[in-house]
Amino acid sequence: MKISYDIKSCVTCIYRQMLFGDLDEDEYVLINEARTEKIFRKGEVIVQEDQPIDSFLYLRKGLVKLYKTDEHGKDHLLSINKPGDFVNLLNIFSDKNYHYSVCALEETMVCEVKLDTLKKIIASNSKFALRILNRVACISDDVITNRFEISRKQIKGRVAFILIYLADQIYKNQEFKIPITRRELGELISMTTENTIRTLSEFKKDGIIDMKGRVITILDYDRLHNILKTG
Amino acid sequence: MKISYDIKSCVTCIYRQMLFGDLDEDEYVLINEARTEKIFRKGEVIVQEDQPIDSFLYLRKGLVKLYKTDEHGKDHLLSINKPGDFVNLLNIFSDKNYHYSVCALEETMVCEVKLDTLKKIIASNSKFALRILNRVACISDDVITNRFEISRKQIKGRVAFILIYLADQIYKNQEFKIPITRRELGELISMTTENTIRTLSEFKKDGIIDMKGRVITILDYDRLHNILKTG
DNA sequence: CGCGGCTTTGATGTTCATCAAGTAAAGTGG
DNA sequence: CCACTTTACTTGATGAACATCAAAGCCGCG
Repeated sequence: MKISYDIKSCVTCIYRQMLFGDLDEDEYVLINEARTEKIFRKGEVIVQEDQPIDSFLYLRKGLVKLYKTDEHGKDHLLSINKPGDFVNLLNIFSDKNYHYSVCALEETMVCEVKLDTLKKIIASNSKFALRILNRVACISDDVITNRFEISRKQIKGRVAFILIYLADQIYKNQEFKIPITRRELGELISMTTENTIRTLSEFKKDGIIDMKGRVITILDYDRLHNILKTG
Repeated sequence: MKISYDIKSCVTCIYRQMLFGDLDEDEYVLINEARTEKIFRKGEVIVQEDQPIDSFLYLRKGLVKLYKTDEHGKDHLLSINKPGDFVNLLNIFSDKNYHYSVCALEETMVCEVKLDTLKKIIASNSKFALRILNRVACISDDVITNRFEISRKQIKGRVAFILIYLADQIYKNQEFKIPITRRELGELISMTTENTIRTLSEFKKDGIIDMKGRVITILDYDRLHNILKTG
């Protein structure tokens, strides 16, 4: 992890508009003073389950996974998050400690704002409070909806789901290079590594996708979408 | 559904303390004017997936199930909720329409507050806003944690989970009468009716529980808890 | 260049859904 | 209140879906 103090980048930061658009000058100064930029390398843990929460994090660059670890040490991914997502918002208002971990899948930059400061501003600015409320609700809604979709499908449908999710939501492209291992892909759809690979191989054999290492290309989107719906 | 206008009951309502404790007199009058009490009989649908959300609901008496219906018409329960739970809080700040349904499992009384009024008060009272924020976060956190626990267990662990959940969280008693069918119990733990029953029968045969129709008694809590942990 | 992690395929066994069939309980209409 | 219908509950048998185990090739890195 590296710490950066490039304050200028704040001015053009898209999150200033998205989340902090309603703040007045004083409040914005407050946030800015309580703010630190941090850079995490691939594989570094940003947030650790059971650790105390002391700041609000927003993802500026990179990609992270949100996950829980069970008593056997096996990870279960809840979601993959990209810039614009508020990585720990899911949990910061519900408890003192994190209920999950966040880890960088590639070089990732986060802005960290002291939680006390954020709460102070929520208390003083009701428009901002409603905006935060909306973000929290949307994030948990997404997690619940995605987990629900995955849990009621079987393996082909799950793999189709995650491929379409990556293509449409994350990369906005039919071809993309996944930054995660096959094992993590399995953890994301609650399947073993082996069966995840088997299904990907089968999709490749059927001409639905192409696969070269971690580069995946969706060749027949319609067929994949059909598997998603029926499977 | 019956509509009641028993305003007096408000004065002693526990939710006045829990959620509305920070309101000043004007705000409280506002809420009260925007409020309706409704009574639903067993089986009546309180909230229907995809319908527009126009009010905030809090459960005063009874028991409800929160669920989603898939394209085959099969229901999947997300949670069971009791008085003190805010039945639709999960969703009211994330979208215009409901993403799930709520149905009464027994005679249930809800108080309904116009959503516009609630938002007005959030905008004017920051302490209240933080309280709502906390409740939203806790509810989604509970749903995510419970679904997570269930999804990574196999059937015996799931049945143990739901029995301990009912005993500890809902009824606070080792003996309780479930208001739901075996099918719904299965839908709650993502299992078929048959396998749910089979597992309950097995627990009975092993002397872990006793079962007479819908009355269930936990005889060996320790053993059940052990199955929960290992299963 | 060899070690460890990632990837892949095959064989085997377990878990669970599905199908079937029967009993018990709860509504329903005469 | 009783015959009738429907819904809930239960057990067994079968097969499908999936996890697990095993083994081998691959790739990056010290």
